Amino acid sequence: MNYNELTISQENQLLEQKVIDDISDCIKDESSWVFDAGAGAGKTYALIQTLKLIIKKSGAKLKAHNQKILCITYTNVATNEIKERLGTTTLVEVSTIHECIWRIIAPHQELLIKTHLEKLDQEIKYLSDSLSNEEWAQTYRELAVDKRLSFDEAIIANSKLYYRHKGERASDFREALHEINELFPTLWRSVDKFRKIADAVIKIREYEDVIVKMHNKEMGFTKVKYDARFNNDRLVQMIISHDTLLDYMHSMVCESDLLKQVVCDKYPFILVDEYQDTSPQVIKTLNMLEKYANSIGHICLIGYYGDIKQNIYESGVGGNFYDIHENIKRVEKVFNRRSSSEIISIANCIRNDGLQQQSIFEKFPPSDVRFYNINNERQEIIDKLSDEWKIDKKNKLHCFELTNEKVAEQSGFAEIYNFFKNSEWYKIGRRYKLLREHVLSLDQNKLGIVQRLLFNILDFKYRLKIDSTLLLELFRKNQIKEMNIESLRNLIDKLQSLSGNTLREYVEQTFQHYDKGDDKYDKCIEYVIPEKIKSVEELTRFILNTLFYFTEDEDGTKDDYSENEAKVNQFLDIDMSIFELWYNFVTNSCSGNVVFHTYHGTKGWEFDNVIIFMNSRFGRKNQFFADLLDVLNDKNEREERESDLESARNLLYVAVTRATKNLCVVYFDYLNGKISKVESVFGKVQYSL
DNA sequence: GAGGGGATTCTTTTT
DNA sequence: GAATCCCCTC
Repeated sequence: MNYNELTISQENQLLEQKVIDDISDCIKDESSWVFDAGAGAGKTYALIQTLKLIIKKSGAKLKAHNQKILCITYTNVATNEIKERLGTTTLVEVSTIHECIWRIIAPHQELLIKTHLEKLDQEIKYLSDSLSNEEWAQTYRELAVDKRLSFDEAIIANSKLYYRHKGERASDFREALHEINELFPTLWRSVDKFRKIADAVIKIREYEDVIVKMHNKEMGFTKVKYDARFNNDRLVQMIISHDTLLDYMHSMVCESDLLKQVVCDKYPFILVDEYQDTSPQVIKTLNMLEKYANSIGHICLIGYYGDIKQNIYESGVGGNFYDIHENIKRVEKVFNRRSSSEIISIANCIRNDGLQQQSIFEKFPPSDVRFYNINNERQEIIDKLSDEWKIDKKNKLHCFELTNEKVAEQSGFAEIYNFFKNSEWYKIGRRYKLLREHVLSLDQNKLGIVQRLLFNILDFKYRLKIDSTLLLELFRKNQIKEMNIESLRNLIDKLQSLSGNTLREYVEQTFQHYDKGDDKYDKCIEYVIPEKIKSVEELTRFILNTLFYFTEDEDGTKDDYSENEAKVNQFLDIDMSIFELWYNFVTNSCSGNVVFHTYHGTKGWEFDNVIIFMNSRFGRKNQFFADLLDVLNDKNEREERESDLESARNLLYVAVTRATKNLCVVYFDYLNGKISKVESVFGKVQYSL
């Protein structure tokens, strides 16, 4: 969309300015504020304006007192965008919430240690309460006291063995721990319950040990660390993760007036971007800071920017914000700078909190909005709309799907996604949750081990093809330092000549030239493919060992091995063009006219042409969207709070409001009694293409 | 045929 | 980690 050609009336320009003036008044009155605006209102623009306003008014004073404006965001992407749009200034500190919190609390190790000890105590209490009350621990409680103690010692002594086999299926697990199994037969009636009991017993002991070590100030137990890479605490190793970081901050700020003062003194202004996504803990902490600052006569102004209806993550505070912050000044913006008025009015119907948007523009280009209730193939629908909406390279069509699996399938590399999905590694425990990130992450550092290796191979292959590729993207510095033009040309010719219709062929060819006396070539290959892999066979074994972890010499698994080997072989024989599709996806460079996203993944974006493919079912909820359509334009905001209806509503709101010009919703399931509801929002439902 | 337990199967996203 | 399917046992 080219918005430069659209006109805004004088009246609307003035009204839009008034929003900034309202914020300015809040600052003048020293009162915190919340800026609520629907999708496409220009929220980030208002945030930047506010920052500039504060700099203009209080910049000199801030500088003199060595103070800063703190601007916290939810994602790294948002941080970068704000930094870019704001330009360079030393007065504003932009960072993600977690990064910023850790920077503030990390120096206060003494308090952190105290908080960590409290956490360990809490966990121990919780676990022993579970052992004495939960139904799953019944068999444990039935043991005689001495028997119980000897079980504790036995399972703790064998904890390594236990953890190694914990994820296996019941029969293998029983076999692996048969010694304990035979000693305490009653506990083993249910393997599931046994695992819960054993977990609790082992953890309690581990936590008790850590507490002792912390009191003795043993090496490695004097500092709490935060690790942003994993989403789970490792309390025993003194490592906390994202959620616990927020908890620790909250209790530390509660406890220490000194800490409150440090923060208030440093940051008299705190702006929060996308506040609806931040955890209630953060809002509570900020509220506490503000109250404290007021009590000692300091200024601490907090500006929240967001939209409660775009809260699509469970952990976000969403509509509960106003329960925590009861009397905050509210600044609303009713204008929409993104979509056609047809789309805006649909979005207004889906919202149930009273906020109604209107377009800021005088006239918007023609817009097409439809709702289909059909069962045709996606491709048919895409073909028809591509034709009618004149889709081409410059006017792309964006299709929204509910699941990543569907996105992978529609993007053409289902075979690759499914190979990983069906590998043993991702079937254990909660690992399947990692699948999305490991296969589809646009951040290559987050890809899985095998995926990363394949990515490197493909990346090298495709970069070689492009003339604008920098040498340093292909080689390490010292590889090319002593090369002349001729040897470099020869090397590149040799590398470029490698080809193959499948990954297997390509890797085979690569190793045909390997270890044949061309040192430069060898170094190059070793850079892309780790040293231990020197043939397709070794690559196969590497994939097998990583994703299926069976070894050849293990008895009884031979059958599994050859079966899995067949899977890997099949995988390596997938056509290269399919790998190319995957590569394009993870490098965000899809070459087609049609691009697929998950609903969630589109947050923050806007597209001219959107098709939303919708089913009733989402996750385990068979009626997820069907139930929403039943009450689509009812306005019972309070009643829906924290229900599936609210999640479905917010998700649909986010999806619909991505579209600027053309929007088509395709619902594949029965509409039954919902037709009139749907039509009151989307217009006439069409039952054929 | 009821009940219990084991096996299998799920959604999204960020830090 | 929870819902649901599936199989076994009484």
